[in-house]
Amino acid sequence: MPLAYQAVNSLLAALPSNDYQHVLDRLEPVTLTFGEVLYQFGKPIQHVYFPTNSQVSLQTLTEGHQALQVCMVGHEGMLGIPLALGVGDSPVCALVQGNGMALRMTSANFLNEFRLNVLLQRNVHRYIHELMVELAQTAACNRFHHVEARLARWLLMMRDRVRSNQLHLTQDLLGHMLGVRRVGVTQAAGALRQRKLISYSRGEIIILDGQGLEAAACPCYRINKRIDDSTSA
Amino acid sequence: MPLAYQAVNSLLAALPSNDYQHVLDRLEPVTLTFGEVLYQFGKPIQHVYFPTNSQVSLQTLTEGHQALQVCMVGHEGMLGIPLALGVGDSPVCALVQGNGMALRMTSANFLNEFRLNVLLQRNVHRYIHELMVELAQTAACNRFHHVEARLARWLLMMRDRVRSNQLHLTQDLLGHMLGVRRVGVTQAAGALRQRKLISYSRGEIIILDGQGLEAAACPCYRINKRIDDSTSA
DNA sequence: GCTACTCCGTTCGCTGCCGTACATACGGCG
DNA sequence: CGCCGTATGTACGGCAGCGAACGGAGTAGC
Repeated sequence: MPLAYQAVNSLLAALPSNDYQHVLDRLEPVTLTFGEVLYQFGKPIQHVYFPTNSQVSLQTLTEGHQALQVCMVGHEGMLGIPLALGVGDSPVCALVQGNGMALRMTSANFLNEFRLNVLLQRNVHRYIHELMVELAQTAACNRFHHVEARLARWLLMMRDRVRSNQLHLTQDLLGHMLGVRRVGVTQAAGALRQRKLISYSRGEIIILDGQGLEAAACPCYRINKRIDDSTSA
Repeated sequence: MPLAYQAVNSLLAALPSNDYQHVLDRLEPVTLTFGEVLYQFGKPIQHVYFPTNSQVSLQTLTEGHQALQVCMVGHEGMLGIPLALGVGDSPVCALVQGNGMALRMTSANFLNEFRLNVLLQRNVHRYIHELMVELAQTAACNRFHHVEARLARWLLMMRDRVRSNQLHLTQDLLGHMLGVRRVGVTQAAGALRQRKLISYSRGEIIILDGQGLEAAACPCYRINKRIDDSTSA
């Protein structure tokens, strides 16, 4: 009985079926709603989350500045990586930005499963590696690429995570994600709209032309996507 | 018989003495010289390196731009992290920037040691965690902080890695590290020199006032240092 | 000594983004 | 309907950093 498309997380789905079932028994499905804070900076991690069709962003705090989004987690990953590295507190803030479902497990159960299940270890390690590559890429991206290209990249990443061309995001929120003013987003988004790549109105963004948007995005998008695809294959 | 100060790597030194010796037997001391490339983007990792008083920087490539340094490895860390995560190719370029010694091991030996030695695993995992935090911090730093503060930060980090107030770095090189023009470095460094925090001439930089330089650096420096100190304690 | 080369300093016009402020459109609710 | 809160559009001065070019100063080699 294949699970519904929306209930699949790549890190778990890659497990053989007996392992999968064993892990699933300890998982609890939860609904994540926009604005929910899963982890706070420096606070203990209570649960690990495996998003299925929700999307969660990780943010760093910077003195005297707004928070900045450093990466995005969806069905391809998990939240609670520090646990897998022997650290109990979250170094970042995890904020739900795409409504949807996730599977969660208590930290204690995860540590047990993780210790015993070599395949789970392998998948998580692989994911940690991808995450590091993505962080490095983002660091460079933040340095070099312009707002419009970065915006396009985040929209595409968001689409991949929530598996939908329709996103609900205000420009204000995008500004916080990208670390720019809302006005900057207005201009960049306006340019993308004028090129018929996206349309939007009052917090509902629709990607009209994925191909075109990829062309408008900075190369970071393709690079990361290539890595993700190659490792999940 | 305690090892000389310059021959210590924190990840290894934290091992109990019998483990330490076992690992040391498989390690080979090597001299790293400025400009040496240890890993290339996308190429297999032949050895892991544990710097003792050398300093190596990791760089990402970005299409149409110069390479950007995303982090710095010294005696507090190691090179070859992907191996510990089940990946054989390096996603970044590793470039020696501070002359000094390191201990190295073949990838095969490392994988064996790593599999068997739980304490080594624990140390390396802890280091991976620190690295991720630092990458995230750097991403934000690149977005928000000005050249002068970032320059001060890198100089301090460099000092901590090579354990010396005297660094040999041209402004041109610093420009590549920070992802700015050499001219930008000239101006920032000039400002720091005018405040008697550093002095320099033809590729030799001397930190005159560490305290003052910390004050001039962006808060990222203190944040990362605090994390490093807390985990190595 | 002279030359060649590397490293550093300075200038100029330009642009992308900032900070701020204000104007407009849309939607829900009484 | 009119009101109000939220989302979006536009405008303006200012600045950090860019790209490019050139001048000077220390170092090495012949």
